[in-house]
Amino acid sequence: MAPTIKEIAKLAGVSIATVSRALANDPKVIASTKSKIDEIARKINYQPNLLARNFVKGTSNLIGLILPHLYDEFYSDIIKGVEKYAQSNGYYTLVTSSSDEDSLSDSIANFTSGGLSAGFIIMLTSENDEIVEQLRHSHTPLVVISDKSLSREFNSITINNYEASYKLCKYVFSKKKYSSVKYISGPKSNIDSQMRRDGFKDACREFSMPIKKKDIIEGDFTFESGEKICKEFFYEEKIPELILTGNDMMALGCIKVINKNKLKLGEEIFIAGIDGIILGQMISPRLTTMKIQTELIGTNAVKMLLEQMKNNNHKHRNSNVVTELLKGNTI
Amino acid sequence: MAPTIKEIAKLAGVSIATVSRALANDPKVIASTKSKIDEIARKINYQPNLLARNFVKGTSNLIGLILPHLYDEFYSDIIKGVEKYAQSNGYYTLVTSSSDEDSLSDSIANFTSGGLSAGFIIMLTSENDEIVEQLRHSHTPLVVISDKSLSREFNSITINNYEASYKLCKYVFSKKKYSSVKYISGPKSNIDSQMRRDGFKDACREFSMPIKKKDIIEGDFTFESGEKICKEFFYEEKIPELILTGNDMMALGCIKVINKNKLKLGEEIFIAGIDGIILGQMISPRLTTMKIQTELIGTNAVKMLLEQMKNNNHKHRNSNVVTELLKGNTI
DNA sequence: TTGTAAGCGTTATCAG
DNA sequence: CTGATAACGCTTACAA
Repeated sequence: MAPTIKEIAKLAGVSIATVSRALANDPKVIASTKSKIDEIARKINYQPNLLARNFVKGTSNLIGLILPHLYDEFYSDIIKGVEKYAQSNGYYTLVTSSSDEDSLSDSIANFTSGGLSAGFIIMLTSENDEIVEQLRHSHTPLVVISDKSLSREFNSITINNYEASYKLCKYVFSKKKYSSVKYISGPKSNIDSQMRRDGFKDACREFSMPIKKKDIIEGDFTFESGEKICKEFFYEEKIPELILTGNDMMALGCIKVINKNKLKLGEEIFIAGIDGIILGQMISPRLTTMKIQTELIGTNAVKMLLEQMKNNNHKHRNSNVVTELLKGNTI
Repeated sequence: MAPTIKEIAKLAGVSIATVSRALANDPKVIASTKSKIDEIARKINYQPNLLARNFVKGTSNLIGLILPHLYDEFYSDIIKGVEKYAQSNGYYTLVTSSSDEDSLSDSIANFTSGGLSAGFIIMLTSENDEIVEQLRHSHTPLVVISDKSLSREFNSITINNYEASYKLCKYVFSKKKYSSVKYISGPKSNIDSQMRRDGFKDACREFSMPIKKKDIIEGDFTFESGEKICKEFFYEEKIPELILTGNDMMALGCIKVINKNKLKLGEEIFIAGIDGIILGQMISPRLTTMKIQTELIGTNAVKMLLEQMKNNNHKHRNSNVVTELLKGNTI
């Protein structure tokens, strides 16, 4: 059996209360007793039972992180940001991805009423009223990473996808006049994807760029979907002069096809993505894109969460993640 | 306050023991009482307090995952594998990265004697006797991902880096005779790095490939270090005909330099990596490399861990992760 | 089939 | 400054 404070108490000839206090650095404990207790604890290799401690304190040293997927550099950067900052504040990170709505709901339940986590961060990428309702009833501190629409109800980190996309498109369109444009969007149900597409559309309007319905094709954010859709451009129709995509991964898929077809990127054909993943910056020519400071999202989320846990104040803060134009050579 | 079994008991007019049993699907509870209890639980939105449950059971529903870093696709794939499999078995994943030895040791202490995790997976990439000693004293089920050397003491997942590197080199050397070779290794202190380098050396010997000390340059596994070291090849000396690297990332760094210098990859200059990260397969020409099934490492580790937790048997198993040659066009 | 009650390891309150 | 003890919510013998 692992040693407990009871044993220390016996060995030190004091009560468990004193041991508990000594180990918690309670100044009321006299130095001589404290050092005796510390010494014994060290000798028998005492390790506090965190389950007991968490239980009695009614909270834990864990921060939950609920993500839609674990695929992609994007998400792992968030994990990285969260873990780093959480650890430096004495918390562990509980990662989970919600494959379906039931497991999402379960995770939330376990993290909140279940008491598993002291607070949690949840990223939402699709409209889901039931989940939002569930979050409303949560008495556990939480931070939502999502679209703007939830920022008044919860502490939140928002990524202004609309603006990022709009700005990028403006930059692209101002560089030259393109004879034809195709847009490969992310999944229709994904809010981020919708916002990015809307940013594109509005920029088109502003630059009097005529866009037809069939010029916007739905992908699923993966490399493969970009590749597949781009192949069809080369098979069926006139090859577009400009391709814009809902994320970098799909842009990279396109680039593979373009390279195979020996078209010169940035000269004969142009492309831009959005996200700013390193991959896009490692290839040559570098991908023109809008960088989203993903790791910062994680860090900021924890920062906000910890603050909420400390102050327990009920006004909702919102932090907007900065995006930055990366001028590559594909435009 | 969150509802407890006490409240359910009061509402149902039974004892808390009965409630506890009913909710745990104890067959001894008669159907009528069970359904009444279930009904009430649902109505008042009862959620078991996991902290209490874990505490009383003396174990938790968490699986710890201790990684050396969270950088790199490599690690995030492991997280993905672990999380997926753990979740489907009712466990949550507690990720942590050990920036320094103290925090590593703390995490282990918390996961084991602290009781935080029901079991844990730890990846070790550098020799560290104190940590190994600490692991020996652990009474918590654990799986080590590491070099072969620990496989007799612990349940372990080993990546046969030596063999992977050796096989790759054999393939490379058998394709053609190269006039000059450079090897960019990972950090000297990293065991995986050492094994890969040794595999390379032995393959050289077998193919009577003369290698001098200065032909092996130490990098740090990053894209940047590959880039930097490769640049020096172009500045100072005769450009090598073949470059082999300790991982894909560094190979990609080299490729950037090679492309800049307009040398034709796979024709004028040859390169191969090791890891099999997607990046290497997205570029053109595709990188010749040895794929390590990273996600599988995570999955297998959990599988092994859960088995150990169930059977509580003390013989140590070892699972070797399969590697696969990816014939790209850079060789 | 159900109830009573002990107990898990810790913290925190109240007395001394 | 220290000790005795209740309390946290749940599980699980043991009794009924």
